[in-house]
Amino acid sequence: MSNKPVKTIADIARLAGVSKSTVSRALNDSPLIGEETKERIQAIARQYDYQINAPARRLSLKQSRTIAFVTHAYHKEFSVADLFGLEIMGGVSSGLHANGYDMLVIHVDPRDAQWAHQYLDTGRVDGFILLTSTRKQSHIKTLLEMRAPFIAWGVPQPNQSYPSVTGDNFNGGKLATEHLLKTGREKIAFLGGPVEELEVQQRYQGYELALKKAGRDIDPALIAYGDFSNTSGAVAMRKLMEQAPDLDAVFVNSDLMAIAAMDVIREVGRRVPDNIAVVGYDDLSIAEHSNPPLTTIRQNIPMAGKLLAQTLIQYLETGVVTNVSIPVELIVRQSA
Amino acid sequence: MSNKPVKTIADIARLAGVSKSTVSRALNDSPLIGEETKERIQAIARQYDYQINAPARRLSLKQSRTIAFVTHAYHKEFSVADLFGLEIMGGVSSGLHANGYDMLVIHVDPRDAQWAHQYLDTGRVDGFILLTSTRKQSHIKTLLEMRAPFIAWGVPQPNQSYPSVTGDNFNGGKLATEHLLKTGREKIAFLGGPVEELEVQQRYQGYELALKKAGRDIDPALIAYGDFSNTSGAVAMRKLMEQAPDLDAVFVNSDLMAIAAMDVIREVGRRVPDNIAVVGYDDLSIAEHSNPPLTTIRQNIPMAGKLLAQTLIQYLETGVVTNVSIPVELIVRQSA
DNA sequence: GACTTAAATGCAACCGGTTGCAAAAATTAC
DNA sequence: GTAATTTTTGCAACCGGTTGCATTTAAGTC
Repeated sequence: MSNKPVKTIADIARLAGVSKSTVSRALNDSPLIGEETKERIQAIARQYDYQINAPARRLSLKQSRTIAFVTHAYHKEFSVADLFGLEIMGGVSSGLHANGYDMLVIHVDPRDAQWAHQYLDTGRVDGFILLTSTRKQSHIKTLLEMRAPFIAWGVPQPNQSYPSVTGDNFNGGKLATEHLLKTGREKIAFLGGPVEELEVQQRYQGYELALKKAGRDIDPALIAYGDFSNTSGAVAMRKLMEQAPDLDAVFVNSDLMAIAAMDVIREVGRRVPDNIAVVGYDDLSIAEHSNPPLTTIRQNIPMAGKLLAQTLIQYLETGVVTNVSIPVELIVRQSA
Repeated sequence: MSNKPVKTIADIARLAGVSKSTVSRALNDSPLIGEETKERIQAIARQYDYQINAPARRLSLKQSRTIAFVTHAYHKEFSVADLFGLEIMGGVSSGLHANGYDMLVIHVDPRDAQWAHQYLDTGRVDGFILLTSTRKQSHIKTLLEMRAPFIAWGVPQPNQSYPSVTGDNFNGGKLATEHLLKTGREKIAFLGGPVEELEVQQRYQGYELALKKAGRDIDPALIAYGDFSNTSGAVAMRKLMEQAPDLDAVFVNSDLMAIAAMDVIREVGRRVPDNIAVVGYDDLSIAEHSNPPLTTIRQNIPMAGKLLAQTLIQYLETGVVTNVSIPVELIVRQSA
């Protein structure tokens, strides 16, 4: 155990020959303190490598400087279904850290309508970060009603006001489709996430525009939806191949679904990309290790995480609601 | 914002007609309080859904009930190289949560020898969780020296005393090798993690024993080592195939290396599992989506995470050092 | 019933910060 | 040089718990 001579502001106060309050103000850069005194105190703090006591400050300020990263209790553990969440968590964590906030990973039971109170009322967290999930909409509603500060990944509903970060879905859909067109594909299918999600709709619009610009028609038999999970991707892919046996490409709304779709394609004896080209979405770390390595739309996940952190903090500290959209990029590998 | 009538123990004290101290003791189930009073107070707390104020308690107790999950600053973000860490984090998080602890993800700069002080001295965290990493040994040394409470994943050095959780490496090696023998493989290679790691040595011993029991000799040309990362796996696999062109199976010490090895095998025109069977290690979520789906040794990662949490907490609260080993299981898919 | 002992409760200080308000010191005004 | 201001600083209370010690109440002893 180390025994540093100065652990509290009282220690610093003694060394500097001033009062606790002066030290507190000086360290918080209050304008009430004279320049000279302020610098002297800050120098001492630096010299002795003073670290503020977080619980004390939090108790006093009645705020926790902690953000809850919301996950779900019904997935008892993280799994491949949460890979996207897991990867974004890294970015969130470092973004929060850079701003002096802690990240708390909480498991929420969706049947418990009170979950947010528990964390907010006791000052355990200052706000929440919500990711994609089937429960997102209902969570958003709950949080909005109790006026709890939060940020969500994804496109916000037009009539709701809360901060958010999302990829450029329209462009993502356009890029993917254009790539497939450019490589000579004729019957390009769209395998989406949940229809009701705005990001899915926007990706579809990008898909649609690209096709129209190329003078193609939209064929409803080439459209199917899943829920981003790998199993749903397999189901939807089978349906597509039944509806349109001659399809030669598919733009899939998540890497997880895309990988499952490729398995299905292989199962029925067709080959990727020779018979059917596949473009995924997200660029999870597994995308480059899939079989074959997946061509996909990269959402800059680490950056997304950081922006979620920053934007939420900005909201907490200034009340300004911003909706951030981040650019998206086509990564060409071997599946298309 | 909700306005619950009872937010602090003082509120409860008023309602129950007792003092703050009595409430505090009653809620902490202190033997000093009479049964009847205790129950009355606990009932009130339950009724009004009282939630303790974490910062206050932490300040008072001078402990944070927070555990740091150590990651590295030089990987600016999580990436596939951290998949194992990412997956275990889920288990750790829920294990801590179940015991009333928070998980703080911290990014450590390995050049900063003081990193642990910063968190410990200020009471921000009570302990650390260390995973596999090239820096693990040096971190362990540092933490041991400053007598900081921590737990590490992996086999502890025999002369060092600290809590740990690890898979049953010996059995893992044995299981994998026996499976390869049973399926008729003749020249079975061992592609290990870093030689100096005890878990790698134990896996090797399992491999060795299985071969000896089957009356086979150990061929040094069939042994190579990497560092668990995918790139190192590719390098080591190339080396193995040069040293022993006729090998027909390989037991690889991590899924990441195994997947890279399979890529290499394909590159040189051979097939998995027809020409060369591959068994991985860990059973990461990507293992079942690789090409072909990977036969591997499952370390129950979520359970490992939970045990890390529990064992560390036990150590913190009782001082008892336990070294836990968890069972391991062969998952047969298509690569072997 | 008085006296000792054990059990239950309360008082008040403490954890380490922050902050409203008063007091002291430094400036400015006349 | 003194009064009126303005700028700095300090005092003391507060945030919401925990806990050593004193005090009250109940039970046990003779």
